[in-house]
Amino acid sequence: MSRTPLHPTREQIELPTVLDCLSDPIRLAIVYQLARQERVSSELCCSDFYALSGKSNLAYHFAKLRECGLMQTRVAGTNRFMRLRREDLDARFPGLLDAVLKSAARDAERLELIDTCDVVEAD
Amino acid sequence: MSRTPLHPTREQIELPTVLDCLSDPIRLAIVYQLARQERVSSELCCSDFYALSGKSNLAYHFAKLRECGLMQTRVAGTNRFMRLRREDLDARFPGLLDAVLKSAARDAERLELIDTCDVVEAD
DNA sequence: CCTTATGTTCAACGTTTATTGAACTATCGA
DNA sequence: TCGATAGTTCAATAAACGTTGAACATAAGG
Repeated sequence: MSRTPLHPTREQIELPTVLDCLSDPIRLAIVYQLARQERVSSELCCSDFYALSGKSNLAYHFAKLRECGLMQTRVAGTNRFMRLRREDLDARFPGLLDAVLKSAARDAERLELIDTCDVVEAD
Repeated sequence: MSRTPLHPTREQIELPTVLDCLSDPIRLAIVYQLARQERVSSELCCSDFYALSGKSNLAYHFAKLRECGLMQTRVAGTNRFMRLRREDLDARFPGLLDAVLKSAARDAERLELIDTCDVVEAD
Protein backbone atom coordinates (compact mmCIF):
# COMPACT_ATOMS: atom_id res chain seq x y z
CA MET A 1 0.00 0.00 0.00
CA SER A 2 3.01 2.24 0.16
CA ARG A 3 4.27 2.69 -3.35
CA THR A 4 2.79 4.96 -5.95
CA PRO A 5 1.46 2.61 -8.59
CA LEU A 6 3.22 2.37 -11.93
CA HIS A 7 1.52 3.72 -15.00
CA PRO A 8 2.47 3.23 -18.66
CA THR A 9 3.75 6.21 -20.58
CA ARG A 10 1.49 7.71 -23.20
CA GLU A 11 3.29 5.90 -25.98
CA GLN A 12 3.05 2.59 -24.17
CA ILE A 13 -0.75 2.66 -24.17
CA GLU A 14 -2.01 -0.11 -26.44
CA LEU A 15 -5.33 -0.25 -28.27
CA PRO A 16 -6.24 -3.91 -27.62
CA THR A 17 -5.45 -3.54 -23.92
CA VAL A 18 -7.57 -0.43 -23.64
CA LEU A 19 -10.51 -2.05 -25.43
CA ASP A 20 -10.20 -5.14 -23.27
CA CYS A 21 -10.24 -3.00 -20.16
CA LEU A 22 -13.33 -1.16 -21.31
CA SER A 23 -15.12 -4.39 -22.19
CA ASP A 24 -15.67 -5.34 -18.57
CA PRO A 25 -18.95 -3.88 -17.26
CA ILE A 26 -17.51 -2.91 -13.89
CA ARG A 27 -14.49 -1.21 -15.41
CA LEU A 28 -16.68 0.52 -17.98
CA ALA A 29 -18.83 1.80 -15.12
CA ILE A 30 -15.74 3.06 -13.28
CA VAL A 31 -14.51 4.90 -16.36
CA TYR A 32 -17.98 6.28 -16.98
CA GLN A 33 -18.22 7.66 -13.46
CA LEU A 34 -14.74 9.14 -13.68
CA ALA A 35 -15.69 10.83 -16.93
CA ARG A 36 -18.87 12.26 -15.45
CA GLN A 37 -16.94 13.52 -12.48
CA GLU A 38 -14.35 15.21 -14.66
CA ARG A 39 -16.36 18.44 -14.84
CA VAL A 40 -16.62 18.64 -11.08
CA SER A 41 -13.57 17.49 -9.20
CA SER A 42 -11.87 15.21 -11.75
CA GLU A 43 -10.98 12.80 -9.00
CA LEU A 44 -12.73 10.01 -7.15
CA CYS A 45 -11.54 7.53 -4.57
CA CYS A 46 -12.20 3.84 -4.07
CA SER A 47 -15.12 4.26 -1.69
CA ASP A 48 -16.98 6.20 -4.36
CA PHE A 49 -17.37 2.93 -6.25
CA TYR A 50 -18.63 0.64 -3.51
CA ALA A 51 -21.95 0.42 -5.32
CA LEU A 52 -20.23 -1.49 -8.10
CA SER A 53 -18.45 -4.23 -6.17
CA GLY A 54 -16.46 -5.09 -3.06
CA LYS A 55 -13.22 -3.38 -2.07
CA SER A 56 -10.87 -6.12 -3.09
CA ASN A 57 -12.55 -6.66 -6.41
CA LEU A 58 -12.43 -2.93 -7.07
CA ALA A 59 -8.72 -2.89 -6.29
CA TYR A 60 -8.29 -5.59 -8.90
CA HIS A 61 -10.13 -3.56 -11.53
CA PHE A 62 -8.30 -0.36 -10.57
CA ALA A 63 -5.02 -2.14 -11.16
CA LYS A 64 -6.15 -3.21 -14.63
CA LEU A 65 -7.29 0.29 -15.46
CA ARG A 66 -3.97 1.71 -14.35
CA GLU A 67 -1.89 -0.89 -16.16
CA CYS A 68 -3.63 -0.23 -19.46
CA GLY A 69 -3.25 3.54 -19.08
CA LEU A 70 -6.89 4.46 -18.71
CA MET A 71 -6.54 6.02 -15.30
CA GLN A 72 -4.02 7.40 -12.90
CA THR A 73 -3.83 7.04 -9.16
CA ARG A 74 -2.54 9.66 -6.78
CA VAL A 75 -1.84 8.61 -3.20
CA ALA A 76 -2.89 11.05 -0.49
CA GLY A 77 -2.97 9.78 3.07
CA THR A 78 -5.04 6.65 3.25
CA ASN A 79 -6.88 7.62 0.11
CA ARG A 80 -6.12 6.97 -3.51
CA PHE A 81 -7.50 9.52 -5.88
CA MET A 82 -8.20 8.33 -9.38
CA ARG A 83 -8.69 10.27 -12.54
CA LEU A 84 -9.01 9.50 -16.22
CA ARG A 85 -5.89 9.96 -18.34
CA ARG A 86 -7.96 11.82 -20.87
CA GLU A 87 -5.18 13.90 -22.40
CA ASP A 88 -3.03 10.87 -23.03
CA LEU A 89 -5.90 8.83 -24.40
CA ASP A 90 -7.12 11.61 -26.65
CA ALA A 91 -3.60 12.14 -27.95
CA ARG A 92 -3.06 8.47 -28.57
CA PHE A 93 -6.50 7.48 -29.87
CA PRO A 94 -8.42 10.61 -30.88
CA GLY A 95 -12.16 10.29 -30.48
CA LEU A 96 -12.08 6.79 -29.07
CA LEU A 97 -12.78 7.52 -25.43
CA ASP A 98 -15.55 9.95 -26.31
CA ALA A 99 -17.17 7.45 -28.66
CA VAL A 100 -17.10 4.77 -25.99
CA LEU A 101 -18.47 7.12 -23.33
CA LYS A 102 -21.18 8.35 -25.64
CA SER A 103 -22.17 4.80 -26.48
CA ALA A 104 -22.18 3.92 -22.81
CA ALA A 105 -24.33 6.94 -22.01
CA ARG A 106 -26.85 5.83 -24.62
CA ASP A 107 -27.07 2.43 -22.97
CA ALA A 108 -26.87 3.75 -19.44
CA GLU A 109 -29.88 1.84 -18.15
CA ARG A 110 -28.96 -1.35 -19.94
CA LEU A 111 -25.44 -1.15 -18.54
CA GLU A 112 -26.77 -0.15 -15.13
CA LEU A 113 -24.59 2.93 -15.05
CA ILE A 114 -25.23 5.32 -12.23
CA ASP A 115 -24.66 9.03 -12.25
CA THR A 116 -22.34 9.88 -9.41
CA CYS A 117 -23.25 13.50 -9.60
CA ASP A 118 -26.88 14.51 -9.69
CA VAL A 119 -26.16 17.24 -12.18
CA VAL A 120 -28.03 16.63 -15.40
CA GLU A 121 -26.96 18.35 -18.55
CA ALA A 122 -27.82 18.30 -22.22
CA ASP A 123 -25.51 16.72 -24.75
CA MET B 1 -21.90 -26.37 -42.20
CA SER B 2 -25.35 -26.16 -43.66
CA ARG B 3 -27.18 -23.50 -41.76
CA THR B 4 -26.89 -19.79 -42.22
CA PRO B 5 -25.33 -18.56 -38.99
CA LEU B 6 -27.42 -16.60 -36.52
CA HIS B 7 -26.75 -12.93 -36.01
CA PRO B 8 -28.09 -10.63 -33.28
CA THR B 9 -30.54 -7.94 -34.27
CA ARG B 10 -29.32 -4.36 -34.26
CA GLU B 11 -30.89 -3.70 -30.89
CA GLN B 12 -29.33 -6.80 -29.40
CA ILE B 13 -25.81 -5.56 -30.07
CA GLU B 14 -24.13 -4.84 -26.73
CA LEU B 15 -21.28 -2.43 -26.08
CA PRO B 16 -19.17 -4.59 -23.74
CA THR B 17 -19.41 -7.56 -26.10
CA VAL B 18 -18.37 -5.45 -29.07
CA LEU B 19 -15.42 -3.97 -27.19
CA ASP B 20 -14.36 -7.39 -26.00
CA CYS B 21 -14.51 -8.70 -29.53
CA LEU B 22 -12.38 -5.85 -30.81
CA SER B 23 -9.83 -6.29 -28.04
CA ASP B 24 -8.43 -9.46 -29.54
CA PRO B 25 -5.60 -8.69 -31.98
CA ILE B 26 -6.72 -11.29 -34.52
CA ARG B 27 -10.33 -10.14 -34.48
CA LEU B 28 -9.24 -6.51 -34.68
CA ALA B 29 -7.18 -7.40 -37.72
CA ILE B 30 -10.16 -9.16 -39.30
CA VAL B 31 -12.39 -6.15 -38.72
CA TYR B 32 -9.68 -3.84 -40.01
CA GLN B 33 -9.33 -5.81 -43.22
CA LEU B 34 -13.08 -5.94 -43.69
CA ALA B 35 -13.25 -2.19 -43.26
CA ARG B 36 -10.49 -1.62 -45.78
CA GLN B 37 -12.22 -3.88 -48.24
CA GLU B 38 -15.52 -2.07 -47.85
CA ARG B 39 -14.68 0.38 -50.61
CA VAL B 40 -13.89 -2.38 -53.06
CA SER B 41 -16.08 -5.44 -52.78
CA SER B 42 -17.38 -5.16 -49.21
CA GLU B 43 -17.01 -8.89 -48.78
CA LEU B 44 -14.18 -11.25 -47.96
CA CYS B 45 -14.10 -14.97 -47.36
CA CYS B 46 -12.24 -17.12 -44.86
CA SER B 47 -9.25 -17.84 -47.05
CA ASP B 48 -8.55 -14.12 -47.29
CA PHE B 49 -7.47 -14.25 -43.66
CA TYR B 50 -5.12 -17.21 -43.70
CA ALA B 51 -2.23 -14.85 -43.00
CA LEU B 52 -3.69 -14.21 -39.54
CA SER B 53 -4.17 -17.74 -38.26
CA GLY B 54 -5.23 -21.28 -39.12
CA LYS B 55 -8.64 -22.17 -40.51
CA SER B 56 -10.13 -23.59 -37.37
CA ASN B 57 -8.94 -20.73 -35.23
CA LEU B 58 -10.35 -18.28 -37.75
CA ALA B 59 -13.71 -20.05 -37.65
CA TYR B 60 -13.66 -19.57 -33.90
CA HIS B 61 -13.03 -15.84 -34.23
CA PHE B 62 -15.60 -15.48 -37.01
CA ALA B 63 -18.20 -17.00 -34.74
CA LYS B 64 -17.34 -14.49 -32.02
CA LEU B 65 -17.53 -11.60 -34.45
CA ARG B 66 -20.91 -12.78 -35.69
CA GLU B 67 -22.32 -13.39 -32.22
CA CYS B 68 -21.44 -9.89 -31.06
CA GLY B 69 -22.91 -8.32 -34.19
CA LEU B 70 -19.75 -6.96 -35.73
CA MET B 71 -20.02 -8.91 -38.94
CA GLN B 72 -22.41 -10.87 -41.04
CA THR B 73 -21.87 -14.07 -42.97
CA ARG B 74 -23.50 -14.97 -46.23
CA VAL B 75 -23.27 -18.56 -47.40
CA ALA B 76 -22.64 -19.11 -51.10
CA GLY B 77 -21.59 -22.55 -52.21
CA THR B 78 -18.61 -23.68 -50.19
CA ASN B 79 -17.72 -20.10 -49.43
CA ARG B 80 -18.80 -17.83 -46.65
CA PHE B 81 -18.70 -14.18 -47.47
CA MET B 82 -18.24 -11.82 -44.55
CA ARG B 83 -18.90 -8.14 -44.28
CA LEU B 84 -18.95 -5.57 -41.54
CA ARG B 85 -22.36 -4.66 -40.13
CA ARG B 86 -21.44 -1.03 -40.42
CA GLU B 87 -24.93 0.40 -40.68
CA ASP B 88 -26.09 -1.39 -37.58
CA LEU B 89 -22.99 -0.49 -35.63
CA ASP B 90 -23.09 3.15 -36.68
CA ALA B 91 -26.75 3.34 -35.75
CA ARG B 92 -26.19 1.71 -32.40
CA PHE B 93 -22.88 3.29 -31.41
CA PRO B 94 -22.25 6.35 -33.59
CA GLY B 95 -18.58 7.05 -34.18
CA LEU B 96 -17.34 4.06 -32.25
CA LEU B 97 -16.31 1.81 -35.10
CA ASP B 98 -14.64 4.67 -36.94
CA ALA B 99 -12.72 5.71 -33.84
CA VAL B 100 -11.48 2.17 -33.32
CA LEU B 101 -10.54 1.75 -36.97
CA LYS B 102 -8.76 5.09 -37.02
CA SER B 103 -6.86 4.17 -33.86
CA ALA B 104 -5.97 0.83 -35.36
CA ALA B 105 -4.77 2.47 -38.56
CA ARG B 106 -2.49 4.73 -36.54
CA ASP B 107 -0.93 1.71 -34.89
CA ALA B 108 -0.98 -0.44 -38.01
CA GLU B 109 2.65 -1.51 -37.75
CA ARG B 110 2.50 -2.08 -34.03
CA LEU B 111 -0.61 -4.20 -34.44
CA GLU B 112 0.86 -5.94 -37.47
CA LEU B 113 -2.13 -5.05 -39.59
CA ILE B 114 -1.84 -5.83 -43.26
CA ASP B 115 -3.57 -4.06 -46.09
CA THR B 116 -5.53 -6.62 -48.05
CA CYS B 117 -5.88 -4.30 -50.96
CA ASP B 118 -2.81 -2.59 -52.34
CA VAL B 119 -4.70 0.63 -52.86
CA VAL B 120 -3.22 3.40 -50.78
CA GLU B 121 -5.23 6.48 -50.05
CA ALA B 122 -4.94 9.62 -47.99
CA ASP B 123 -6.96 10.09 -44.81
C1' DC C 1 -0.62 4.30 21.77
C1' DC C 2 -4.65 2.25 20.24
C1' DT C 3 -8.37 2.20 17.12
C1' DT C 4 -10.58 3.07 12.95
C1' DA C 5 -10.79 3.90 8.05
C1' DT C 6 -8.76 3.11 3.38
C1' DG C 7 -7.23 0.42 0.26
C1' DT C 8 -3.89 -3.34 -1.34
C1' DT C 9 -2.17 -8.11 -1.63
C1' DC C 10 -2.59 -12.97 -1.48
C1' DA C 11 -4.40 -17.61 -2.16
C1' DA C 12 -8.15 -20.15 -3.73
C1' DC C 13 -11.80 -21.11 -6.74
C1' DG C 14 -14.36 -21.91 -10.84
C1' DT C 15 -15.09 -19.95 -15.47
C1' DT C 16 -13.94 -18.39 -19.79
C1' DT C 17 -10.54 -17.89 -23.34
C1' DA C 18 -7.48 -18.76 -27.41
C1' DT C 19 -5.17 -22.25 -29.87
C1' DT C 20 -4.30 -26.80 -31.95
C1' DG C 21 -5.17 -30.89 -34.84
C1' DA C 22 -8.25 -34.33 -36.27
C1' DA C 23 -12.66 -35.47 -37.94
C1' DC C 24 -16.41 -34.00 -40.39
C1' DT C 25 -19.83 -31.81 -43.91
C1' DA C 26 -20.99 -29.80 -48.00
C1' DT C 27 -20.20 -28.04 -52.54
C1' DC C 28 -17.89 -27.61 -56.96
C1' DG C 29 -15.42 -29.29 -61.04
C1' DA C 30 -13.48 -32.89 -63.84
C1' DT D 1 -18.57 -40.61 -59.25
C1' DC D 2 -14.38 -39.13 -57.41
C1' DG D 3 -11.43 -36.07 -55.73
C1' DA D 4 -10.37 -31.44 -54.28
C1' DT D 5 -11.78 -27.28 -51.97
C1' DA D 6 -13.92 -24.46 -48.17
C1' DG D 7 -15.09 -24.11 -43.90
C1' DT D 8 -17.20 -25.93 -39.43
C1' DT D 9 -17.25 -28.76 -35.23
C1' DC D 10 -15.23 -31.23 -31.57
C1' DA D 11 -12.08 -32.45 -27.83
C1' DA D 12 -8.09 -31.25 -25.40
C1' DT D 13 -4.97 -28.08 -23.40
C1' DA D 14 -2.87 -24.18 -21.10
C1' DA D 15 -3.36 -19.56 -19.84
C1' DA D 16 -5.90 -15.67 -18.30
C1' DC D 17 -9.89 -13.84 -16.03
C1' DG D 18 -13.23 -12.23 -12.32
C1' DT D 19 -14.69 -12.93 -7.70
C1' DT D 20 -14.26 -13.89 -2.79
C1' DG D 21 -12.58 -13.46 1.95
C1' DA D 22 -8.78 -13.15 4.98
C1' DA D 23 -4.61 -10.96 6.05
C1' DC D 24 -1.96 -7.05 5.63
C1' DA D 25 -0.08 -2.11 5.44
C1' DT D 26 -0.56 2.69 6.14
C1' DA D 27 -2.18 6.92 7.80
C1' DA D 28 -5.45 9.73 10.55
C1' DG D 29 -7.92 10.73 14.85
C1' DG D 30 -8.82 10.35 19.58
